[in-house]
Amino acid sequence: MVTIKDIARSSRLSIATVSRILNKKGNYSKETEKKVLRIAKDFGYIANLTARSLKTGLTRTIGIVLNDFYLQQYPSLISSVFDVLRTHDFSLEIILNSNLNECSRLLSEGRFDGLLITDINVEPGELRELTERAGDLVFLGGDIEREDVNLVEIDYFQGGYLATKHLINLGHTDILFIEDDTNLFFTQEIKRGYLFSLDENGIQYKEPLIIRGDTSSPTAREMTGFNAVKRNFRETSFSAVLATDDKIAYGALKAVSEEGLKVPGNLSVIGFGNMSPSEYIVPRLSTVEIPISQMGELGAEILLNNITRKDSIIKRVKLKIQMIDRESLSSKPA
Amino acid sequence: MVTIKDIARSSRLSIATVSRILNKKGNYSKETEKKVLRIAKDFGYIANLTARSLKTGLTRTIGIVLNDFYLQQYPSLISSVFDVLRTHDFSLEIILNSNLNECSRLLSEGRFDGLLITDINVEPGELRELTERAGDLVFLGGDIEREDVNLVEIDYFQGGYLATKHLINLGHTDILFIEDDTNLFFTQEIKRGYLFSLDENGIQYKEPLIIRGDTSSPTAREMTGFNAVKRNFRETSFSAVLATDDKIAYGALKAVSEEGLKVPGNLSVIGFGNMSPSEYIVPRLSTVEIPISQMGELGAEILLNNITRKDSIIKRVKLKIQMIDRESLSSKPA
DNA sequence: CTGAAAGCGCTAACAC
DNA sequence: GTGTTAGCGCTTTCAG
Repeated sequence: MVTIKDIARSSRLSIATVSRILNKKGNYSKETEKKVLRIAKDFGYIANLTARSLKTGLTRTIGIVLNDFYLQQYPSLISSVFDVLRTHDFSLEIILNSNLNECSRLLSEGRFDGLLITDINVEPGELRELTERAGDLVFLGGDIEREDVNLVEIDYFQGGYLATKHLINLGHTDILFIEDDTNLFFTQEIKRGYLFSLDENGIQYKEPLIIRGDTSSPTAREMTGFNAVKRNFRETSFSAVLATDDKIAYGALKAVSEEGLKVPGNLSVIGFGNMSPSEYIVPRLSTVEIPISQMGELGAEILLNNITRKDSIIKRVKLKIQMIDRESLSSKPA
Repeated sequence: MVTIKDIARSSRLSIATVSRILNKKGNYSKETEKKVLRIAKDFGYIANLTARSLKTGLTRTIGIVLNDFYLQQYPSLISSVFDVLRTHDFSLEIILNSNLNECSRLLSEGRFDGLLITDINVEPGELRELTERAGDLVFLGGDIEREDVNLVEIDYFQGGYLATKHLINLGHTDILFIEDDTNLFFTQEIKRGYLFSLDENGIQYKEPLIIRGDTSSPTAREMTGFNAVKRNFRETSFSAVLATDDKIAYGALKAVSEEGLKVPGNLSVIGFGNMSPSEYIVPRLSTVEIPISQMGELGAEILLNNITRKDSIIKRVKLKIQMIDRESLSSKPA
């Protein structure tokens, strides 16, 4: 390993001067600069970041905390964050399936200048400990009650609202709502949007049209969608389905096809999440797209801002959601 | 920030003793240990990893180098690596779309004890520089000619062979082979397996049955599969399709359906990669599964071994591949 | 069993 | 313009 000392010795200068030159801090002559730069290059000198970090107290790396589900479902979160970091010469560490305690420890260990936190359920009060630690925090997409925290949210309510409204505009009034784990924040929000839109259009919501199911795994989700449609299609009448998760919608599609009916002819189906299969199944699924990349970018930018400018204004952003209308939607059959 | 000094002062001991106790290095009395541990706990002391790294020369973090495509397609690579690292108290940094030069610099910066490298095309000779740097290396899945490098490969040849053999066993002799970018190592290997299996069964391979196409993007891939089947189905006769990528197979499936024919009744289709849509499309696609998680685990284990034991034996592993037979395969129609 | 001291590689305040 | 020096927080050798 070649250190700053080696360069200093070889160029017959002090390490201070060498450091100044290498970091372009000024106070050196053109010639010494040239000499040092040449020698550094010849020696293949590369600064040791650990040492620099110890001295400066900054690591120029941030961590992203997320769970397995998120990683599998939305790997683009990683790339979007990474791209922003790269332009600022920051690095990205991955922390999977962690909890607040561990986040707190990680921050104290001093290897991160900040943390991007996704999808951790935060008990009120728990946040206290974290925010006290050195290091900045930005929460992504979660359900954070506290106001004094940076947060990039997604407007799931609006997503549910939009999807329902679209269905209503197509003439549908009986819309089966198949929901994910009801404890989940986004499920509740989507439902709120669904109900709001119904209400706005003077449509009375009907309890039997709201279906819950086992959504503990992707397969379970598919089954939920499948069963929901299969069981209810004959008895309850509905002409459209809104699922809180694309995988649920896949199951619904299967059920329709097994019944010998057509999507979108007999039934319109809209999902949520725009997962990768949705583009490839037949019919290509209309769905609500969650702006994951945008969330990643914004989160990273806010975090970087806080770190570098020590800008301590709390920022909250709520990201709008868009519908992707592909092939699974049509007007209500006569 | 509470440092070892604070603990030393408060317990009226030297930092040396405190350090020894905190790291369980022995040479202290039971009482002092208790006292120090209590104070450390009271103070919420957490060791600064940057300082430790500077001293020990070890960071206990490794980097994984991969490109966007890989990340999107196989996020489980990340989780499998992460899981292994976690049990050894190592951290994981993500490096996206990098090249060998950058890897070399990263290693020199001293923030990694080692690198897991996926999918970088290595020119002969380039490797030299890298291996000379401090830090261990394990290559994942790539096409590395050099022998003196740790490598966890995937036996794509066997995958192509297996898939073809399975088709032949089902009675197919005319198997359309739709291939990805022919410069890609795995494409070549799969093709080799295809040809080998054909030959082994005394089947003469036919040039018109090998189709290339634009595979620069997922959409292009789908189109390739679509066009390949659409254009050739009437003129060239074949009863099965082997695609080097699931997305190509999706396109093929669509073409068949547009022709009013059935998979697997009229045509059997097998893909490669077991991408996430394959489970959800209709029919559920039979495909060849790449053991990504296993590759990640093994790679991480080898790397960790090299780092901690300074075990310098070069390890090469070639991972077997498995077929997943779902719904897109049947015997050759009479 | 404990402590003093060196030093990892770097930055930065200060003196010259 | 340049050098001396202190010190970031820790581990480890060595002396006692």
